[in-house]
Amino acid sequence: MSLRMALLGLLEAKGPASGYDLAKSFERSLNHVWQAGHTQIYPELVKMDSDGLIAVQSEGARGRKIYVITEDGKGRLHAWLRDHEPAITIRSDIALQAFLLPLLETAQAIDVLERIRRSFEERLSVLECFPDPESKSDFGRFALKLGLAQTRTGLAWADECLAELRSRL
Amino acid sequence: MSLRMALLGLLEAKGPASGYDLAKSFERSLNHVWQAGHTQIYPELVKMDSDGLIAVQSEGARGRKIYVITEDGKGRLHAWLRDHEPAITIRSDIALQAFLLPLLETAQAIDVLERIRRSFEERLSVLECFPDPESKSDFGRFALKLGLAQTRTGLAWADECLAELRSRL
DNA sequence: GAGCGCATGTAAGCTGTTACATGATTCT
DNA sequence: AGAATCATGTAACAGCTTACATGCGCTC
Repeated sequence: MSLRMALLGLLEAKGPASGYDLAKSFERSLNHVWQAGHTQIYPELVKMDSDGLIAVQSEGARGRKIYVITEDGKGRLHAWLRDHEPAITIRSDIALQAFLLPLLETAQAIDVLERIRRSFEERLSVLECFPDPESKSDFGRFALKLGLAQTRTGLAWADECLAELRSRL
Repeated sequence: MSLRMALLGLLEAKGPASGYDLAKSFERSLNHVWQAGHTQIYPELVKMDSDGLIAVQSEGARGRKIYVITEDGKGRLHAWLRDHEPAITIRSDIALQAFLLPLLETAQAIDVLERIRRSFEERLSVLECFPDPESKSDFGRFALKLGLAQTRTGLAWADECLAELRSRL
């Protein structure tokens, strides 16, 4: 369901686009919020078309199909935003490794935490390059702020835990 | 893979347990880190047994089977902790709704943000009740700290965004 | 004409959710 | 006796990943 909403959102915000365009948009602007590759996007678009949420506006070279969001699609998207109670389903490798950390010797735990710290750092440097220069609207700004804040919190947490573990050596 | 590691971790940290026990443990101590219900856990335990990572220690009343982690299982768990580069796969309804927020009228966006704020608040109050009194070790402490910090960051973010949106009315 | 990026797809397999099904034990 | 909780499972489906497959159009 959420994948649908993400695609509808992109189509409403940025206008008609092909599956390929949407996959690129996902990579560039949405990947810190929701992830999906083209192998998931293409079949989903076909289903959304047959459900009347989007329609094929035109077909170009190489079978390129441009999809537009329909009125029905817009209605569904807005209803979902208004009414859908967000699920807090967390499945994070990082949090799991953090959870299991006390099973390791202090020295090894430090190595693991350092790797986790690096992964937060990488993520932060990716997010700091957003939004890409061509985006004119402030679409996605709120989510970006959240991503940045959470990542910085993660970094601070890693530093704090590292300090504690190092003091045990 | 991560589900396996979570189960191995529980078995190593808390000792032998049945599928039922593990499902309860998941709910009580791990659910802010990784989620799984009994319908996923039971079949996974069978596979882990046939892969030699765990073994049936004894069988009690009502077909209750107590599993123990094997040496091989411990090895695999520790190797995973040491070597596994954590994937940062985010699929968050909340972040997605935040991303799409600018598609709504300001007043509606405020409603959505207030709901998001409440969900962070609920989560915080759940986490603040952890760890359950019976847990003696500091197992899971690092992950809990991370969860608390990230949730507080989420709350602060929601308040900041709400202030901004309200000033636009 | 060789190679690269564009563009679209399928298929197999793994992971996770929801609904269904069953029966034993304990408590009131 | 009836209800709640313990305890284990199966089956169908939905969601996601990885690998494979194909062919166009542009540039060098």
